[in-house]
Order: sequence, then C-alpha cells, then structure tokens
Amino acid sequence: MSTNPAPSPEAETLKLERFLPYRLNVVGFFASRALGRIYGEHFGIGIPEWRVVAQLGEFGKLTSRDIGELAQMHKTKVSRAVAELQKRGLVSRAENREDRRESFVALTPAGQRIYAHIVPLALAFEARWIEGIAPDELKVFERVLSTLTDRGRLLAGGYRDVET
Amino acid sequence: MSTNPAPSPEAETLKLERFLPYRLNVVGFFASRALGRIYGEHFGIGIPEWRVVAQLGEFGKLTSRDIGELAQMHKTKVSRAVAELQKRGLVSRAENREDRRESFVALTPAGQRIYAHIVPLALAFEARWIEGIAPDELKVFERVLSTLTDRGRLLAGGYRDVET
DNA sequence: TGACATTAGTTTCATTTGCAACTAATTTTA
DNA sequence: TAAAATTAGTTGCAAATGAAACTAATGTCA
Repeated sequence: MSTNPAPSPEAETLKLERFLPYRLNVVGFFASRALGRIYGEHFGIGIPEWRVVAQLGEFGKLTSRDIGELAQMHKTKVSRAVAELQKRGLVSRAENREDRRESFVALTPAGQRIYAHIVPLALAFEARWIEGIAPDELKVFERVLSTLTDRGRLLAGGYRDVET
Repeated sequence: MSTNPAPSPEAETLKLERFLPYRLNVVGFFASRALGRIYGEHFGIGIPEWRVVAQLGEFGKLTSRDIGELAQMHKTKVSRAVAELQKRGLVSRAENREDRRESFVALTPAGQRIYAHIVPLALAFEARWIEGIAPDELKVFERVLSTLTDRGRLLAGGYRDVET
C-alpha cells in the first residue's frame, strides 16, 4: 500500500498541468470569474450581458446576429442577454423596417452611463493583470494567442455558431 | 439613419476583441470544445471526467480532494465525475482506513486502457494546435501564460475552491 | 407567382453547473 | 475528554446553458 507509483507503465504519460488546452481553459476561467465578479458587484450584470454592452458601446447599434458573431456568443445567449438588458432599461430595440425579422439593438442613455463606468474598470483590471510583464513578451504572447485562437476556432470544428 | 457612429463620445473605448480576459476566455472555450468533442466521440466522457482520468493516470491513486486541487475542479464537480466514472467501471474507490472521511480513487484496468488510448489523442491534438509556432515564441507564450494564470488565480479572488 | 429554402430570433426542454446545506469523520481547544 | 471547529464528500435546489424545435419574415428558383 505504498503511494503513487505511476500505474500505466506502457502508456505515454501526459501532465495535465502542462497540457495547453487545459491551461488555456483554466486561465480563461479565471478571467471570466474575476471580471464577472466586478460586473456583478458593481452593476448586477453577468458576462453575457457585459459582452453585449461592450459591443454596443463600441459599435453603436447592432442586430442580435451581429452581436453574436462579434462577441462569439450563441444566439440563444444573445437573445437572453438582450432581453435581460432591455428589461433593465439598458438597451432598446428598433425593428429594421427593411428586414422585419431582425431589429437593431442599441444602448439607452442609462446603458451608455453603465458602459462609461464599466470600461475604465475593465481596462484597469486588464492593466493590473498584465502589470510587470515585459512589453515585447506581451507582444509575442498576443500574437501566439491570436494564432491559437484562429486555429482553435477551426479545431473546435463547429465553425458555425459557437457560443462561448 | 446612417450606421454606427460610436455613441459614447466621452467614454474611454474598449475593443472587446483585443481585451485580454475576453480573448483568453474565447481561446479556452475553443480548447474545451475541441477536446470535449474528441473525448465525447471516442469515449463518451466529458471534460470533467477526462480531467479526473488524466490526474489518476498521472498520479496513480488520489483522493477526490487531491483531484480537485490538481485539476482545478470544484468538489461537487469532482464528486459527480468520479461517481460517473465509477458507474462506468473506469475507476474504483478504496476507503482510507486512516481517515474514513476520504477514499482513494484509482483507475481500474478498463480505466487504464481508456487512459492509454486518450493520451496519444490528446497529445496529437495539442501538437496539431501548436504546429508551426516558433519554439522560442511558444516558450515565451507559456511563460507569460503561467504568470497570467497565477495572477488570475489571485484576481479571481475566491482563492479557495475554484472550479473551472 | 408560388413552392421551397434560408435566416433572425425566441422558446421549450434536458443537462450542467455551482452554491448552500447537509452527513459523517477527524482535529482542535479548553 | 467533551464541546466546538474543521474537513471530505454528497445532495437538494435554483440558475445558466445549449440543442432542437419553432415562428415569422425574407430570399431563391422553377
């Protein structure tokens, strides 16, 4: 009854803590968790709602479809996030009279105020997170991250609506 | 009715697609999604189950608590994953006679066979993912990733049981 | 034009998830 | 040693999630 002799002698071994998909998932989870805390505490909204607000703050008015594409959110998630934000008076909807299936979503003045409050918090959070990392290393990191993201999108296979 | 003039003139703007927490979350999601597909198709198990198997394959026998700590999983997730794996005959449990609150979980022979099959698939997947990235850039990437992960763990705040 | 296919968005349903409360065992402390 | 606190692990419950089905509108093609 001794402890922990690796049990699969013939199998190639794998150290989970060095396994890239695992690591990316963990760091991504921490990111969501930390930001979600900020959004939740300060504004009572969650990550999906924040993503919608962020896109609207950046682009003005968008259809739900656009939001989903830009923010990598499943359409049902967008639908529910928009509905919630509308219920809180943070976004408005205006039917597109040229295609009545869709409608344009935009921040209300209240929504814009929230956006204006969140953005500095989010940026400060990001700054604190990357503080002290050498700028050139960060550059490399971001470039590789882009490559991995693009390739991940393909490897994740379901090219189409991917929800995050 | 022109389109998309940025609506918050005074607010600092933020581009979500360049926002690091967002990007990390997206790439992490792709990683999970892609791997989950592999595990699901080939072995009918999910990510949590895979993580348990991976740790047991690496370390031999572990308590659920250890698994949670090593694999960054909430204890309820571990509990359910272990229960599921046990139901499928892939892991066994043995009570620790020196502390009867906990028990040691270990792969059964069937579990070891699955592990031996999954590991090469997982490693091949990882290899395909990072293919073509310059080794020195990958080194930098992994180092920064470690820093971000450690700091993210703190920023995520809930130091204690973090579930992923 | 009219049938068929596609698209935007919502809703239903089953699954997954995490929190909180719980049980049972062990450790601490007074 | 007895009460209080802590710990391992499970379960109840409510919220979040995604797949699939659905509605309504538009596009395609004969």
